[in-house]
Amino acid sequence: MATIDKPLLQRQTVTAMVAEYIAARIIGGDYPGGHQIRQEAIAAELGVSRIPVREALLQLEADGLVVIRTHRGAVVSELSADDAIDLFDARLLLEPFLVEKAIGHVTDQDIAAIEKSMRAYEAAIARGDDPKDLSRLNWAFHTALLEPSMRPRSMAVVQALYNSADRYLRLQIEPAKARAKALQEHRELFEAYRRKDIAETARLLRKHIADAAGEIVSQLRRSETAA
Amino acid sequence: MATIDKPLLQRQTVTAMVAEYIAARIIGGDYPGGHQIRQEAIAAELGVSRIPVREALLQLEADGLVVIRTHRGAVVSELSADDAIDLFDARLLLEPFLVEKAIGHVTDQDIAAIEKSMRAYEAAIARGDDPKDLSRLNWAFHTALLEPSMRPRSMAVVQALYNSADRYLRLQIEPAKARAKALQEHRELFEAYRRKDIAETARLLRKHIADAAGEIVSQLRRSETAA
DNA sequence: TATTGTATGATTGGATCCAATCATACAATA
DNA sequence: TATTGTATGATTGGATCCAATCATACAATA
Repeated sequence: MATIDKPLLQRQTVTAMVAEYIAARIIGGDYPGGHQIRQEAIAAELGVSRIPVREALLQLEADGLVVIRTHRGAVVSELSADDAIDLFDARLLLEPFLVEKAIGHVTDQDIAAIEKSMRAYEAAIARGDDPKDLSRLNWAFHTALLEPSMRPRSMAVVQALYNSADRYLRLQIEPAKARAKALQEHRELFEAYRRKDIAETARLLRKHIADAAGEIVSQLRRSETAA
Repeated sequence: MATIDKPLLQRQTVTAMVAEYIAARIIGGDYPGGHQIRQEAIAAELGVSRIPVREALLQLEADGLVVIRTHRGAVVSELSADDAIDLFDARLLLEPFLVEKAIGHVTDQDIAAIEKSMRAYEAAIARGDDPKDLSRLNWAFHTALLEPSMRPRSMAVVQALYNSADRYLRLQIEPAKARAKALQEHRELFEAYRRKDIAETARLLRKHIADAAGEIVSQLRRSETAA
């Protein structure tokens, strides 16, 4: 498979588990923008010391989920229309580029993995799985599309962007409708990808991201002017 | 000024100082790719405990300067032609885009700041300042060009890329020649930028990055096939 | 001789504790 | 009454210490 080998079993440190926990709370909206994250509160909640909490917060800062100020602690980063544009424009540059490179290197095994990933998302929507699982499968599909590009550095950037993008997607008023549209677009993307139609795949991916961004930004603009 | 306000005085934590120290050692080539960074060794060297060293290493991992494996510590990430392509292609996507957005928002004050930044680089080259300072001024110019885009998220990505790009630039066989070329290109970039010629500035910036990337990649390819 | 098991020191991950900083309320002063 | 100074609890940053894991050398076994 033309993808990056990842370790088959990787031990989870307490730091990694805490990072996942806090990230899930932020992405899920339990901790909204501006929310102060107290190290001691998280530590007590999870039954660990403050050290892994602090180390987790440093990682989340790198992902743009929190902002840390010296001696003042971590605050969940604020969402805004401007930030969404910043974020989705970066995705609009990187993802179509990576998908073009990916198609150049893709193997049949990769394509099988992508199809499997697409079907898993489809099945999860049909079952009405919870938003967290649906998000995970959505990003897994995007990752599977881009992974054969063999660009681990750019992939790491894109992965970080997904975490923040997820926060915006979860804000959508009509998530079911958005997901149905996304799934249909995933099917079209996969068809073009399977044919190795580079230009068409890139075009569809650009539209896929731009449409979602457009929805989110206009919704945010409405709420921002209302406020 | 249409740029992001940064705090006038920000306290340095020990963690931040350690991160700067290790980053400088990696970028300067003292710690080459594959070098094991021992927490205790750095701690002893700087007269601090291992806690800030570990936290610094986490930040450097996010920047792609080190790779951390659970219970095995941090290793300086390896440089390669493939990685250089990955890195410089990402810059080639993001920077020209950001410079276009920047010109759209730029103020006279910004332009004055950019000119000052360009002249500082020029003067440092004329004085024969050490590579570390020359690098800092080079990136400061690039940052000044892009900053008026008001895209803090994309800017953070680009800043992280600069750290790794610097490792490659320091490898160049003829740094003086490369810097003279870069300076000349900076002048042309600045002229187009000042005229607010968006297309020409983007074109020049693309060429500026692509030329440097081309040099570095072909040099790496030569040494990789030689080995 | 090649492979597997075991012991030991080195190293990392995490808990606990102390010092420094921050936020807040309240007192003092003009 | 508005501003400045001071005291106190809350919180973070960092040092020290302990437990878990890893790497290595060496012994045991087929």
